[in-house]
Amino acid sequence: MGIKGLTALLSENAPGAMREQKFTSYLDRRVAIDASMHIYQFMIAVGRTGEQTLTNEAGEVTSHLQGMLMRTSRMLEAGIKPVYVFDGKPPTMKGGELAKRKDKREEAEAALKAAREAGNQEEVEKLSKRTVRVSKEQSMEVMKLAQLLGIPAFEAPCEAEATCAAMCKAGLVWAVGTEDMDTLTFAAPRVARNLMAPKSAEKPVLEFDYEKTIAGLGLTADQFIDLCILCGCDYTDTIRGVGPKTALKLIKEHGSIEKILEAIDTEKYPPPKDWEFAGARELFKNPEVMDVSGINLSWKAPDEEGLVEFLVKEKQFQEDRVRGVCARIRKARQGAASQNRLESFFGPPKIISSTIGKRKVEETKSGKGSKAGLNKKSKGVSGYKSKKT
DNA sequence: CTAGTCC
DNA sequence: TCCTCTGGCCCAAGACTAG
DNA sequence: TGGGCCAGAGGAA
Repeated sequence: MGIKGLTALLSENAPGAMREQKFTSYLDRRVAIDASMHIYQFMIAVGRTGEQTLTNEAGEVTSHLQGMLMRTSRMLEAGIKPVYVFDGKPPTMKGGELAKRKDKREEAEAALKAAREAGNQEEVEKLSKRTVRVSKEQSMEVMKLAQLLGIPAFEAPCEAEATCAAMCKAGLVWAVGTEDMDTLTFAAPRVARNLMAPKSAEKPVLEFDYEKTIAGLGLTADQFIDLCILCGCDYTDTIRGVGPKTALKLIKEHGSIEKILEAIDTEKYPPPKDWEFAGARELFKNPEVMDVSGINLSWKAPDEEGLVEFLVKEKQFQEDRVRGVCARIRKARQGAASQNRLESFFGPPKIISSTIGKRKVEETKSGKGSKAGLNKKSKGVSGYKSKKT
């Protein structure tokens, strides 16, 4: 997933587009999050020893619920207002990529069986992580959990990241919280990384600003998409021998992939066979997204009895833990209500109607000053330069 | 901080 | 010779809490 | 599965 080498490319060529933010600067901020990505990670990591994961007495996996419950309560306690977006149908162009993944999974499954028979414990654990799949039911369970927690949750028609980006463009959320740089290619105005990093890990939130990104690179919106395709995305292969640096150089020189193909020696730099770069471009430019107009997001108090019914009765969570989480969330909500600085100061976020590809939101008012008083001083962005001199 | 637990 | 891409190898992928 | 790190191959200068 993601765009290969984009972070490093930006840190060298558009450093102004990246900013480190204190975690606390996200107090009271609305953030769109690709829930499917998180579920997958939880299924791999939560409570795993060997092939064992957390389960209820019926043998149903509960790792995703445990993980999501904890992560959500952490965000709410930090004052973040998450919106969960779930993946819908993958775009047909991703078929090639998905087929590759399927092959690898089947390979891993065969190897897992062998390792199991050989009693190779270590190998079994490693391989079982590679065979993890998230079922529709499991996704729906997490969506149910989100709703019980009072969090807005939606199923996207297609890629979750694209709908997250659309929400951000529409002003429904401050940023998209993700590790996936595809989101920037979908032209989300603001992308926040490391939002979920644990408190102890002093990792600051890394913010990417879309307008500053393309301005810093000196590209148009369309050219930025072409750059991302050349670097390597989920939808197509790349030109062998062309990586991020060369891609940027070529785009600046020729302006588009079509022009590049005319100009370069395709013997030395062979493009993929039947290269569908135009299709990929279209997916980034006009992705299938949820209609976000008229959506009114609200964060309600957790439905404690509903949560007990679902998590305790059905999934055998410990009741006092579940009630404890509810109590912490309620407390956090009260704290937020008394502070409530952004909303009272600047009013609710403005809804800016915008179409993908047609963007002209230069004079934003809703962001700008809202950070005032929250970040003492932002240090320079560090740790993302390619070490070299 | 680490090891052990969550279900 | 320098720069850039590639491919191989290795790792780790959650979060809380009691001690 | 992706990302960081390191070896080396090959064009570019």
